[in-house]
Amino acid sequence: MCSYRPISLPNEPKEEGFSMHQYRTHNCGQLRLSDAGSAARLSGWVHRKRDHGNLLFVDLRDHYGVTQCVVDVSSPVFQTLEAARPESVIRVTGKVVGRSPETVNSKLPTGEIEVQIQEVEILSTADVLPMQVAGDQEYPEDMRLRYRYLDLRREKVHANMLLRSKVIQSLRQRMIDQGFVEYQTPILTASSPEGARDYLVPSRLHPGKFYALPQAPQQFKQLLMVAGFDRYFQIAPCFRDEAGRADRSPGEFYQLDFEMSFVTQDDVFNAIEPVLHGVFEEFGGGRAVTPYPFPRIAYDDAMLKYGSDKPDLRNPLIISDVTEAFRGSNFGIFAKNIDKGAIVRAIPAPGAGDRPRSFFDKLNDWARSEGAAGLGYIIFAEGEAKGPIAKNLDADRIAMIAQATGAKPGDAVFFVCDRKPVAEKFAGTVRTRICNELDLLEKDVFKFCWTVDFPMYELNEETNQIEFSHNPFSMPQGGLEALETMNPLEIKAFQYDIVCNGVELSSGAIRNHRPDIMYKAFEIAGYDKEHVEEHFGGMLNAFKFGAPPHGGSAPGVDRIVMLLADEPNIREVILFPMNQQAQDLLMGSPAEVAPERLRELHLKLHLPQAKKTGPDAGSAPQGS
RNA sequence: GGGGGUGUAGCUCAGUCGGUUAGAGCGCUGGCCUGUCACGCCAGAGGUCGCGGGUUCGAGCCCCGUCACUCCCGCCA
Repeated sequence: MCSYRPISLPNEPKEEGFSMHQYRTHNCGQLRLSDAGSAARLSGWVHRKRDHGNLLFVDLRDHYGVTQCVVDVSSPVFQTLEAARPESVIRVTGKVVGRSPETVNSKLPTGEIEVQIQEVEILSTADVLPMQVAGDQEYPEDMRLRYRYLDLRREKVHANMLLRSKVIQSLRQRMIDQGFVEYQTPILTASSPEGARDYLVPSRLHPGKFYALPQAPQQFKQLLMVAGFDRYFQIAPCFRDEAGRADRSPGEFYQLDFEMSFVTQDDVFNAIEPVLHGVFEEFGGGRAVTPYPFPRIAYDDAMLKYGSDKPDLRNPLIISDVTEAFRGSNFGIFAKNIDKGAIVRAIPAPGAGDRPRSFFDKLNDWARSEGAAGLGYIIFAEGEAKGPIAKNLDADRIAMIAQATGAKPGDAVFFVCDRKPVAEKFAGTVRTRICNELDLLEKDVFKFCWTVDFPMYELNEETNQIEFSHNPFSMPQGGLEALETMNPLEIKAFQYDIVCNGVELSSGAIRNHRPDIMYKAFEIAGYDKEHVEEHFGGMLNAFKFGAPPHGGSAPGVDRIVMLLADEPNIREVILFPMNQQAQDLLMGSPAEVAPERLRELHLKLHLPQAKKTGPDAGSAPQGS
């Protein structure tokens, strides 16, 4: 196989008697003025060429940077280089020379030198490109995904992936420093009946049975606590067959999954706050990060003041309830709805009093397009209140509104009137819109908070059934006694979300580790003992042999990187993301499989009527 | 599953009130050019105006349908 004697290749150039590495002596971001005079060999992609006819500049690029290489017409390799297309991979060998002062390029770290090319080898030719790597032209996303390997060569995306790697490394180190230990949990596992749709994997050995990909390692990490491992973490892949969003990758994503034993909610917060704060300080590029302990906002408060369970604290506007100011008033529409159970929420618009009528009309039209009945408003001026609503309200009522919202002369206040769940949510949408309109969003800052005290249950308005509002494995506040004595809709859970700039980074809980409480909790949601045992038997049984109280959380890694990279779309921080239809246009997945594969899996297809597809839909690019 | 937006050269886009031969920049091909670094200059090739139907004397433009992508709602314990 291999010779025991080093082979000396005849055409390998020597530097002071030593043979050079076959591909490179330096990378493309490495050479400095201090290297001038020495020989160098670089390999990389032809980033740009500037062809002066008798003088040719080649910017050679690799992962580390760009180096200008130069050759003139007297060189035997001139023709070869002139013919090399951008993105061809070449190896150049030559002499490093310092540039004259007027030709130094201060934009490049290597800009004080250039390599005078003596030899060239074309390592790989490039066809004409479907998209350019050099420059910053924008390309449609389907093309970027189809030619992801080209897209990933581009500076911004390339840097994002590097950032992601560093963030993950830092998260890992910070977790280890906090005393957590990393473990791997299964990828082929059981379907979980609650929550998102699972990805299923048919079993060959067990006809008619399926594995599921984990939506999260939830049950495994709890079993690890039962097994006595005390502090677990994992950069865990999670799989959910749900629709994508700009901030939600369809199919798969990663969580910093962790779980701890013998802890209260505060212990969990104290463990993870330094990790997140540290990572955001480290990679935030100087943007201010909320110091820990992060603010804790009760769910009910969050819905009232921010109209969301993931409040963006960069937005200074605070919603308030002004139902009483309108109850029984002459503003009939609101008064009548209030009598029917509606509430009124007020969203302040500081300084908007001098906006033209069109400003308010535009927002009203927008509200209607969002499905609301409209968007009422009052303009506060010195000593009076203006607008169509104000004239139907007496001074006391207007004073109440001013008091509740803190409105001063020159401000406006908008009103949303509807049933509570609709009104509070829409008030949150209005809060965001007004903030944008008035340009009030605080910039260059990461604002963290915890949303705590989530309700344990909620009422499904369609079925009128009580359902778990979040994780059925959360411990109810007040334990068994609360379940037995309280109105289920009043019970809070030890369930919490961590939020940064209005982005939900993670959801977590102190878990319910007591079988008796679990049976009761499920009973309230309409599931009998048998159902619980059938679906959660593995974990439930484990709790019957000595389970520590435990809890944890699982911040989304992709979203953390997205915030740090300041990218509006999660696909900008994932190497090979699927598109919104959960297709991988590069690898061509999902794909049909051969009939024999289906046969051995005991599967028969029952397909819906085929849709007509475009001429090149789903086809992979031509390999070359 | 539902709603909005977009779709014109390989790419980014312009295209007037519906009117003759659909334009620009980048890229590509050829020519010129020895200090550029988004090199420059000249010339050229390149179009199923997403697709199908309709209105009209006439459609890139108006109407209906459809497909693709994207954003949002639903969904995401």
